[in-house]
Amino acid sequence: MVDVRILLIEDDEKLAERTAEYLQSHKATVEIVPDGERGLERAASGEHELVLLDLMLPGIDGLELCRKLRQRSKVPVIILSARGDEVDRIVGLEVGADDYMPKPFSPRELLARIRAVLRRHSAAQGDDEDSVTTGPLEIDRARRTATIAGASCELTAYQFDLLWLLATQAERVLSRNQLHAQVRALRGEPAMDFDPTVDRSIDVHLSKIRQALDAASPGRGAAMIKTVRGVGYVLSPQG
Amino acid sequence: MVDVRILLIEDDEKLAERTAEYLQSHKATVEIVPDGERGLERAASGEHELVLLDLMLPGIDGLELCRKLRQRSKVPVIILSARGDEVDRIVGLEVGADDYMPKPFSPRELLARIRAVLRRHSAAQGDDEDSVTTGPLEIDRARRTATIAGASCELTAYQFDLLWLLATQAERVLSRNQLHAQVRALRGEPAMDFDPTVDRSIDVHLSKIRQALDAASPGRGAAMIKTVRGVGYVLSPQG
DNA sequence: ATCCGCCTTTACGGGGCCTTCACGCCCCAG
DNA sequence: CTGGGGCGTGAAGGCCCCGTAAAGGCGGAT
Repeated sequence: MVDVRILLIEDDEKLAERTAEYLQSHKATVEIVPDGERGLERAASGEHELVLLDLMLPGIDGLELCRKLRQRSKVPVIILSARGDEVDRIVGLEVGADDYMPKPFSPRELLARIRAVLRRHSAAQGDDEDSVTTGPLEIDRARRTATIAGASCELTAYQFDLLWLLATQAERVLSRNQLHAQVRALRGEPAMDFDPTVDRSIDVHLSKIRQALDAASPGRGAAMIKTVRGVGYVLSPQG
Repeated sequence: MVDVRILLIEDDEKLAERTAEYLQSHKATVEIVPDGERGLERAASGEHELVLLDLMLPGIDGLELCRKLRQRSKVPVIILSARGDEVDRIVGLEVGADDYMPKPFSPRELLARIRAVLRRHSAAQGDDEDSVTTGPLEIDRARRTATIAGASCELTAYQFDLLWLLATQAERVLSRNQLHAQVRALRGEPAMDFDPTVDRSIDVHLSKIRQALDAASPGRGAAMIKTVRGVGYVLSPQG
């Protein structure tokens, strides 16, 4: 297991710390968030490859969080819960969790579950749709072609990956950080720090994409990608 | 996934209902049969594209049912079983099942497996072809000959395998990693690590193939194989 | 043992494109 | 109105991706 980015949503600080340390010693990157609100936000960011979710959280119900998360992201989730009964387990799986881990657990056991979930998930990877259509824009992942209003659009590798991410998550505002992390994840590259106030490469790429779209379909093209000032970018069909 | 007809053979009414609802919400048509006798009959009817089979059925052993079904139909089968041990899985796959899903499972994961099985199945459909024609290029797998615009083309073993893979997946961009893995699979060799930034053999072979194609049909030949910078190669009929 | 193909590796050159820098614009706060 | 931060985008530099010739290595055939 190398360079897996894990989000741990857990309010018990000591437990979280211990767990994180163990996982880090096995070459994982762990981010700890102690509350549900921000947990959901971080989990949906697309910057992690796995979410460990404690059910007993202050403020928000873990199951509800999981259901909401599932509407916004496909990231695998393992639920951690002190209530180890079967009912909880079934309910957990029903709201979209991928596995269920009763507390207390040994770190080793958790690691085994994590590996199993990641393996299953990557095995099922290939069946995501390999094309998306949003408004006049069609993107084919297998052929790596993008057409807008029927006109084909020349894109470089990085530009294509970015447009793919925006299109598969249309109507959703993505920060530069998210875009950067997701492109790296898409390519199977390890995560990297990224400071959007210094590194403007995402902006430049998006500028180029807009130019390419506009060249293929003057007027319509560039307008599809909107800038959300202070936040990031969003692809919106109706321009 | 659109309009997949699924047969669910399951006697636990509540579980069957829940599962069916989830699948229907993802655009599948689900027929539920709670007993083995009629299950086998319906499964062999050819009216479904996939069968989900619970092993613990009243009356008939699920494994036996699967074996009998396999004699009468090629419909893909996913076995559902409460006994999640490895032995059961092996036996299940041995009697002709396409995948094995231990209970309890998350509906989401089941859906992923269904998609994977369907994809494998449809991919395997067109695989028995012994020859492929894309544009001016004709490749005969049995005789191991390639002709372009009627002119025969001298290729070594590795070059032929590569061209075959590109031709059977024309218009699809394949990474060096994929090409390497698929050639090995084609020859029944075990998978191997492959770092395309270091190992340039794929590039060299493709260079040779282009030369061979161009020698056979100057102008047309080499242009058929396009390089997608930063990604891989794609064979495209119209050059 | 020697030769001969063929696959792999190495090396080098060319060029595409990712990044960075810079400048100017726009938006908003004060 | 004015200042500052966020953003668009042209230009430049350099990294690294790729094509291809050539050498090395390995097995099979004679």
